[in-house]
Amino acid sequence: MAMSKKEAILNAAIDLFAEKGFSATATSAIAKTAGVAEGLIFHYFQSKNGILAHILIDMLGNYIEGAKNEISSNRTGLEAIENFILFHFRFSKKKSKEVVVLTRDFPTDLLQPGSVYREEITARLNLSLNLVKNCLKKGQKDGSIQKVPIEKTAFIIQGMLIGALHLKLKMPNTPEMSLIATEILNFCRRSLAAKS
Amino acid sequence: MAMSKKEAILNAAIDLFAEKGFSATATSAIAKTAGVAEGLIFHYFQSKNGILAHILIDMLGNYIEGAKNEISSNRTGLEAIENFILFHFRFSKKKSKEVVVLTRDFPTDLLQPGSVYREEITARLNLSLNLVKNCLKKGQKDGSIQKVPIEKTAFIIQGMLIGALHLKLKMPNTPEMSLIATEILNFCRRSLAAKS
Amino acid sequence: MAMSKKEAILNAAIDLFAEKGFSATATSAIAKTAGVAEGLIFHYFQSKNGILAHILIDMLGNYIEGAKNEISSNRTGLEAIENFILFHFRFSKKKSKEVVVLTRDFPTDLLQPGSVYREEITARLNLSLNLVKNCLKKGQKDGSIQKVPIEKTAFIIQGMLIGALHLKLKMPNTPEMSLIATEILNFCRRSLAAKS
Amino acid sequence: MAMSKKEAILNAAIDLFAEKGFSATATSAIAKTAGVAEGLIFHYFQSKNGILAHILIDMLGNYIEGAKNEISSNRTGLEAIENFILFHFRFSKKKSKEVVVLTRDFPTDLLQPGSVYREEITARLNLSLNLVKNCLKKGQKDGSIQKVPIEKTAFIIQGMLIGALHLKLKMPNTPEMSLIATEILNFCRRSLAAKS
DNA sequence: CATGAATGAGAATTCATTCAT
DNA sequence: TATGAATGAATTCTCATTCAT
Repeated sequence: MAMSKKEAILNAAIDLFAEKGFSATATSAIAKTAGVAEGLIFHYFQSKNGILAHILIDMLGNYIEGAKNEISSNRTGLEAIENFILFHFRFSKKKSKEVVVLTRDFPTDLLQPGSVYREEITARLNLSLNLVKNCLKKGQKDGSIQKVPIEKTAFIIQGMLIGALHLKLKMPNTPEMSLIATEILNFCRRSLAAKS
Repeated sequence: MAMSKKEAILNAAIDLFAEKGFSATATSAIAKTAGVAEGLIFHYFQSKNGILAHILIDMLGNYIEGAKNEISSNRTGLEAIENFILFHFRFSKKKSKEVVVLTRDFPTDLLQPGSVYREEITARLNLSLNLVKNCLKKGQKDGSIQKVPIEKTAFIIQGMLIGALHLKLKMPNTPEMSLIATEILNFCRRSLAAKS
Repeated sequence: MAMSKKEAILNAAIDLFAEKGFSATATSAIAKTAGVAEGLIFHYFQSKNGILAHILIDMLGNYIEGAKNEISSNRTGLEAIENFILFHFRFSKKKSKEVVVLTRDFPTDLLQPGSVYREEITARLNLSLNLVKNCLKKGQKDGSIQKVPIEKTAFIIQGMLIGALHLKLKMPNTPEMSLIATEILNFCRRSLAAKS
Repeated sequence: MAMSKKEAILNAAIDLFAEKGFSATATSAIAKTAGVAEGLIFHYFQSKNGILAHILIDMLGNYIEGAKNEISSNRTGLEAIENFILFHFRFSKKKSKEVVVLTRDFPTDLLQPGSVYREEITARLNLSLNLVKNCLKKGQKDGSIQKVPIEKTAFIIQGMLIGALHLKLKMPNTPEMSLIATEILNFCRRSLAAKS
C-alpha cells in the first residue's frame, strides 16, 4: 500500500519545514524529497502557503479531536484539565515535527484578513480554547476547581502550553519536556484545585 | 536632534518586520522607508539577518536590564516574581512592535550552530531565565514561596509569559492583554505562594 | 439540443480569448469554463494554437461566404463594394467576440513558414481580398467606378475596414461603429464613384 | 559614446519583440541580447509589460511630434492631410521594428482600467487623432476640403493608415508599402478635395 | 559615510501537453 | 469519447549583496 503522491508531498514538506523552516524551504526541495514533479505540488495545494495551511489545519484538527476524546470521560473538571495538559505534551511528542512547524512557522499571513485559510484556522484555535473553558466550567460546577475567571484562565493555560513549546525550541538546554509536562501539571493543580 | 541614518534604518526595519514579517520584508523596502540608499544597510549591519539580530539583541538587553531593576528591590521573592510578571507586560506594551518581531520571527537560524549571533542571543535568554530562578530561590529562602523545583518552575513561568504573547498574536479576539497580565499574576500567586 | 462538448470548448475559448487575450488564457481556464476535462481540448484540437486556428479559420470562412453572397447580386460594382462594406460591419457586430479575437490576437506565428495552419489562413485572406478586387473590376467594366488601380485599391479598402476595428478596440471613446460604417461608405463612394 | 545599459535593454527588446512577438520573447532572452543581467530589466522597467509600455509610449511620442512638425507649415488643410499620410508611411519605414511591435502586439491589457500606463497611452492616441481633426478643420476653413463630418472622417483616415500596416503584416505578398502610400494619398484626395 | 546601478542565483508559479485509465 | 493526475521546462520576478564612485 504505497503512499499517494499527495501524501508524499505532505510528508516531505513536514520534514523540511521542521528541519529548515518554512521560508528556507524551496518548493523544488519538497518536490525532490517527495520524488514528484514540482508542478504537482501546485496541482494539489495551489501555493506554497497552501501546503503549510494544509499541514496546520490537519494538525489542529487532530489536536482538537484528540483533546476532545481525552477530556470526555473524566470524573471531575480538574482531572479533565490535567488530562488535557498531559495530552498536549503527548501529542507534541508524537507529532513533534508538525509541532515544530506550527511553533516556529505559524505564519501570521495565513491569518490576515483576505486569507482563504483564515477562517478554518481561527475556528480551530477557538475550538481548542473552548475545550479548556469547558473543563474549567465543569470543574467549577463539580467543585474540583476553585473560583477563577473562565475565559482568562483558559487563555493562560493554553498559552502556557504553547509557550513551553516555544521556549524549548529556543533553549534546548533546559529540562526535558516530559519533566516540564509533569511540573506544569503540578503548577496548574496548585493554582486551580479547590482548597480542601 | 535629527535621527541618525542608522536609527532610521532600525526604525524602518522594526516597523516593517512587525507589519509584514521578516522574510516578507525586502531590504529595498527598508531602505525606501528609512529614506536611505540600500547599500547603507549593509554598511551598518552587514546583512539582513544582521538587522534582525541587532533588533533582537537590543531588545533582549533592554528586557533583562529592565527586569533586573524591577526585581532588585523587593522585600520577598514572591513580590519579585510578581513584579517580573508585571514588568514583562509593561515592556511588551511599550515595545510592542519589537515584541511582535520577536514573537513572530524569532529566527531559528540565528540560533543555529555556526551563527555569529548565536551566543549573544542564547546568553541573554539564559540571563532572563536566571532572573526568574533567582526570584524563586529568594522566595524559598524568605519563605514567601512554597517548595517548588526551581529550574522547571522558572522555565514554566517564562514560558507562560512568552506563550501569552504568542497566543494573543494569533487570537486577537481574546481578553485584553492587561487583564491577562493581572490574571497571570493571580494564577502564579496561587500556585507559588507559601500556604499560610 | 445540448451543446456538444466540442462546441462548449470553442465557445469558452472565444469568450476567454476575447476577454483576456490568447496568451493570457490558459487551457485549464478554457476547460473549466467549458465544463470539460483539460485533456479533451487536446483530443479535439491537438494544441492551444489549434483552437485559435479553428476559430479564425471558421470565422474567415463565414466572412468570405457571407461577403460572397452579399456581392453576388448587385447591379453595379460600386453597389457591390458598398454592400461589402456594410456586410463587414454587420458581420463584426454579429460575431463581435470572434472579431475581437481576430483583431487583437491574430497570431503572427500561425502564419509563419512551417505552420500547419498557414496555408488555410492565407488562402482565406486572399479570397477576401479577391472579392474586393472583383467588385472593383466589375465597377470599372460597368462604369460605376472610376479608373483606379485594382490591386492597391482593394488593399486599401480591406485595410480600411480592418483598421477601423483596430482603432475602435484601442479607442472605445470614439464614434459608434455603425456611424463609422456609414461614413466609410460615403468616404469610399466619393473616392470611387465615376464622375457624372 | 557607449550605449547605456538601459538603452541596450530597449534595443534588444525592440529587436526581439519585432522578430518573435511580445509574449514569445522571454526577459531572459532580452537580457542575454542586451548583455546585461536579467535583474537589471526589472530595476529599470519594473515588469516585462513595463518595457513594452516604454517602447510604445516613446514611439507614439515620436509619431506625434513628427506629425505635428509635418503638418504645421502647409498652405491648405488638404496639403496638411496629405503630408500627414506621407509622414505616417515614412515613419513606419524608419521605425519599422517599433511599428511592427505596435501593430502586432499592442497589448490591450496595457489599456485596461487599472493599468498604470493606460492614461499615458490613450492620451497619445487622442493627440494623434486630434492632429488629423485639425487638418480637416483647417481644410474646411480654407476651402480645400469638402464638407465632411470631422470626427468620423478623422477616425477613418487614422484607421486606414493603421489598417494598411496591419494588413501588410499579415499579407506580405501584396503591393509594396510605398506604392500603397501613394495610392492612399490618391484615394483620400479624391474623397476629400473640394470639387472644382 | 553614502549612493544606487548592477549582479546572478534562486524563487514560486504557470502551463501546454501527455497518458494511463 | 472523456478524465484529471502528472510532468518538466520555461517564465517572470525578487532580492540580498557587491562595488565603483
